[in-house]
Amino acid sequence: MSEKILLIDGHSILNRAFYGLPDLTNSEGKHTGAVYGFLNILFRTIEEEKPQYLTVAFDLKAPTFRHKMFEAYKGTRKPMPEELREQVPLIKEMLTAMGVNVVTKEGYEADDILGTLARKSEAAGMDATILSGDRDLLQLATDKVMIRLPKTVRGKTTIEDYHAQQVIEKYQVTPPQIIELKALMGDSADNIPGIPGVGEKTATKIIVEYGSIENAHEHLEELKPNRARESMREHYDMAQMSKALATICTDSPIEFSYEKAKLGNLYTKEAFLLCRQLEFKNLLNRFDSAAVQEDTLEQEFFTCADLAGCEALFAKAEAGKTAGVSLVTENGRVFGAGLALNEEEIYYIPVEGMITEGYLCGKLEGLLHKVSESNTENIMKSNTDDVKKDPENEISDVNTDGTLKYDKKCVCALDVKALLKHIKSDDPMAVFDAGVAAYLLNPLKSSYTYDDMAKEYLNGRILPAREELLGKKTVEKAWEESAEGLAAWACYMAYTALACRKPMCEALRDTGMWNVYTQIELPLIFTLDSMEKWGISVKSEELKSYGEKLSVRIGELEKQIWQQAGEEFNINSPKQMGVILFEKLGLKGGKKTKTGYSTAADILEKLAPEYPIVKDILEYRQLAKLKSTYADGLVGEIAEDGRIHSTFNQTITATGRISSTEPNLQNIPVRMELGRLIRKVFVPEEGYVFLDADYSQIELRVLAHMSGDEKLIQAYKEAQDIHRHTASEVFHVPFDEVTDLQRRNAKAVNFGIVYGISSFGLSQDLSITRKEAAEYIERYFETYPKIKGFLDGLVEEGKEKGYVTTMFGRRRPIPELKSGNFMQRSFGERVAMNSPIQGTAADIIKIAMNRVYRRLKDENLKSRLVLQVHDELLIETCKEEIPQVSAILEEEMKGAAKLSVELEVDMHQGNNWYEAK
DNA sequence: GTGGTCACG
DNA sequence: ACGTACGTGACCACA
Repeated sequence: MSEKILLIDGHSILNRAFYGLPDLTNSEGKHTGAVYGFLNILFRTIEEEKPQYLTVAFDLKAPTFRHKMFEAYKGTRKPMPEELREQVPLIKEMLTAMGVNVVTKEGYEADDILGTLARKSEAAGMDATILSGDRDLLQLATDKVMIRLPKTVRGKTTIEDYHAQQVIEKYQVTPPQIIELKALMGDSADNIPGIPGVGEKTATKIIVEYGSIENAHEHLEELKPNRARESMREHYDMAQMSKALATICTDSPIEFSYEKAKLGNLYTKEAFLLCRQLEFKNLLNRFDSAAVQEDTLEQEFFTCADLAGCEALFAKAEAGKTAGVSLVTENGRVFGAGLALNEEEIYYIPVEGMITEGYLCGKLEGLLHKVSESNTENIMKSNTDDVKKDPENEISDVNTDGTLKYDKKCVCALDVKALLKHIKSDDPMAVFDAGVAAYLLNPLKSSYTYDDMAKEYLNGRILPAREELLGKKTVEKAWEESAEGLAAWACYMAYTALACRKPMCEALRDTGMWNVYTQIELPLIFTLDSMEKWGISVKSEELKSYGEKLSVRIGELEKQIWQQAGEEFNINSPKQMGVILFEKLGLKGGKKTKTGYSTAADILEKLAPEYPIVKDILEYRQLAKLKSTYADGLVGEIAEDGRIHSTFNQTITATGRISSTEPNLQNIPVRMELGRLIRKVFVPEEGYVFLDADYSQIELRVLAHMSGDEKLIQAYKEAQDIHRHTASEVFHVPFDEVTDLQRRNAKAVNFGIVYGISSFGLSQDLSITRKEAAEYIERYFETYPKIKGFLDGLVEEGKEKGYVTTMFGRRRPIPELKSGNFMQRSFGERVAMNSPIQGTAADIIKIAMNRVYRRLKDENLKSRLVLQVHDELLIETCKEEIPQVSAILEEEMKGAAKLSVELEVDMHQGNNWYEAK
């Protein structure tokens, strides 16, 4: 068996991968789809071909040798989209990391390099395989040189293989004659002109007959059809030039050694790291874990499993400097803890023997208290007067020389709130939260893991990720089967939290987010922890009977729908429903989604008046949602204490809002009466009532303030109905004569502005034409003249800096603004307009929460904050404290920020959430 | 695991 | 010409 070399046309395959696959990005927004596709094709081909040598050729940007000869015929190619362009260096980096021979040559195209290497290898007695997406390469095919062309058909990649024989079968001409074909028919993609009036059919006929353009020209008078003959007569020079253009150079002066091209182990450590960075999770499995040598900490981990040792350890931690801690938990059970006394001495303390869960958590709580007591200064009390965007302002936690006071003693953890879950106290304590810090520094990531943090903030340091230490095991399984891995995991987490403090704090300062971190997010951890711990009481029996009532009606509707459809089908399946409605029953309203027909409510609502079945479906949907998500869903989340303890996540949203999970208590129905009734099962405990306070139009007020638009500010100062006011101005009617429709439309425009207005979006929302929507928007901008400049400024700022900021300095990166794709870039522009507004409103309510929480605590009240729903706070209020708590809510919410328009708060009281809203 | 749908601000 | 409102999370069906 002779040896084989695999030659790859780099740009061409990258291109193919880019267009063949959906646009993939990692959690940081980096485009990676083409690189991913490239690697898959590469691995697959290597497995199939089993070559001994491998080389990838790339074009350089400079004009190529062949095309240089004919300056006039270059430069009409479409520019490469930005999403693809940025992946070119990435694939080269990846190939280099895998030890793959990458060849480029000034003045030559990848084709020429491949052609040259193919001939050279053939001459040396080898087989060669060329992988490319470009059919031009077919001219290189011989018995020994095979061309492989990947094709994407309906999402699946198939590869067509061509030896000389297959070229002849498919094109009726020999591989070298492919050049002759091109000379006649041209190739617009390659800027080869060919000769006019000759396409594939005619060209093939001529070349089959005469073999070459020269020979055909010699027999010019015999040529058929007439059109081709005359074209050839007139444009023969063009054919010759095209032939030269189409000919791939097979003797380029390139430096090449088989030594370098030898195919070695692709699964190197460097490649592994890169794959991990790009989040190619499927590819990671290919790497032999033994081959991936991790950068282990120089220091050792110690395990401390006896009581005396543990006591000594905590004593040392309390007496010493800032410590890092981690807690290994699962489903509420604690398995052990990591404790980093400093960056060298790191301990793992398993829960076993004398060390019980209660004991260990107690020691951790003690440590937190001791550290906090020794440093009351560092307990982050929400002093919001200091929360300013301008870094020139006096800042409480930065010394006058600009250095940070972060070195005050505290306890560091990756997720402080998770730690607090296992600690009784909900008093604010001196902590550093690496997860929250990492979130502020880049809120676009989907998760914040210690290995990523180490890589980003500890000079590229590589630590083994959880999966490498524990595999896919649950903590409980790892506890039984790989205690060592669990110990290492705990230690790495404690270490990373500790080690990241300095670099992260400096980064927060350098990005102007130190105040957001210390004055908003840090105190918020304790506020949220308290809310989670209190939870909210739910009447489970009433919830169940509500669900049963729904079931009855759902059953009726189901029967009715099936009857009208003439068959039984799964109403919950959009796919089946689409077929029933639009094919079987022939409703109009064709395709919408890539998988079939859209049956979304806004489509169905348009059909409802005409078809009774659609009305029933809409009602069914509504009820099914209420039952599955709310009735049944919430029942399953009620804890033993009869309360629901949702988790408020602080590191999820791109804008700075918090989110709520398991269950989500931020989307409990309110708009429709039937759903709104669910709120009756949320009740305060005996002797308490609910006070519900929500900001009135906080986002529009923020917009008024940030834009500085006097007209909008004035409107608010006069305490006008803002939507009516807008309608009056936009539609040029007296304030008192604004119709309901006009007000509704103006309200939609106000929303649109906050979302990053587009005439299309507005027209969809209002069911009006785009033109009308555009007019509304234009008149809106005339009404409030500074708004447009403000929004345009945000987009400009975003494009220039790559991010936008809130009033308090919170950042949102917007990589989409640099996209070459119109849709993505437009999205980026809307985000640039929306994020500072939504984010500032989020900052304000977070500040308000902290202030309310602190007041309730400071004034020793029994009332407690239990929920936040973006612009709304729910307080379970002790009946005796109602006047005091109302005053606190009003004061602290209004006083959370000083804007040029008042922050207005609406407040209601009730014996359940329904009444209080 | 992904897409469609729908609940909220 | 492109094909959209901004930000979330839960449930279901279906590959």
